Amino acid sequence: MRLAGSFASLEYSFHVSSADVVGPLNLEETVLSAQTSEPEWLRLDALFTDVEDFDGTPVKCTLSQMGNVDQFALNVRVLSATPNTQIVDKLRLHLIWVLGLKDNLPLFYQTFADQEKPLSSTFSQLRGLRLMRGSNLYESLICSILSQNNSARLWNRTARLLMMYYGPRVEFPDRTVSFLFPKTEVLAKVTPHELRLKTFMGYRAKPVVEVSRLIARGQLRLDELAECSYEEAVEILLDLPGVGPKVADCFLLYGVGKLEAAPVDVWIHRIVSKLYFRRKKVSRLKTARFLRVRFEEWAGYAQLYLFDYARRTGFLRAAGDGSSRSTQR
DNA sequence: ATCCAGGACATAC
DNA sequence: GTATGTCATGGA
Repeated sequence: MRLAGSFASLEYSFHVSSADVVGPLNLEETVLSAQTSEPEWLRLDALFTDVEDFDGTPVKCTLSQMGNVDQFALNVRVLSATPNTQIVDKLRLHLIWVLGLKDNLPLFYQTFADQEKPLSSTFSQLRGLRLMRGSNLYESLICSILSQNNSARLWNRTARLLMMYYGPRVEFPDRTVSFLFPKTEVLAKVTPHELRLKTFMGYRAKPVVEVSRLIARGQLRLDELAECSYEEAVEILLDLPGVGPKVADCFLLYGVGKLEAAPVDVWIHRIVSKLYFRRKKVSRLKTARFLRVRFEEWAGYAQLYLFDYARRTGFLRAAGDGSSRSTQR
């Protein structure tokens, strides 16, 4: 499909083996869990492709997992828009971070194997499911705002439109074209009205622009936010327009990687109410607090497993919740 | 047509 | 602290 050596300085490949990873990996489950705060990766059969600006170099990464969840090799093919000889080593570390490959999954399973029945019952089926991080803080925050009271499918589409209208256009050596996520400065200048018409983000346009302006003016520094404790970060985030408890947790978990954050959406709210509060609806704030107290540094993972399990098995419907319907992916 | 989606926000109790 | 209505938009 391609001429050997024709993009010699722009094409790389390497692999990550199970020896480089703490515990099992189920790449497909991880990517398809639709759990990031960024647009979902593209899928073609067993190949997953992500395009992003990495360290100033636009790259297209195509991943595939060979072997099984315990003994595997993660094959990575990289197409770089511009030459960058150091990209491989950095990209390896980046992927380890993005896919959560250093998260101690065996410890997670072991810790909750006995005392947490509803949760531990998911371990065999979801073995190797990891918590994906976003690749960019700004993108994660904006997408988290887009996700409020929206379906995953719709906010993903809105994010794609954002990229196509306002993001940098990049062309790869194989002649494919992609669009990266827009720069802060670009979205800081656009009007909410225009944003709404082009990307169908509805009332979320205003906070998207306002947050972009805060960052562009230097009044909000996401990298500093990432250095704060969970509690400090939440306090700052809640002051932002369009950011409530769920969006803040979403950004902190998937964007920043704070594993004690547990975003409580409608699904988690129902699941936790049913499993841990005898089907009684407790408030969302209590639900989030419960998850943090109960699972501590594993709260994000507990939320991930319960969420994926519930959607995958139709758990809520089967148990007669009555307030939910089909779960499409 | 009506309800819902990985909620936030103002307002009222 | 908790309860209710409103906010755009597309899909079921």
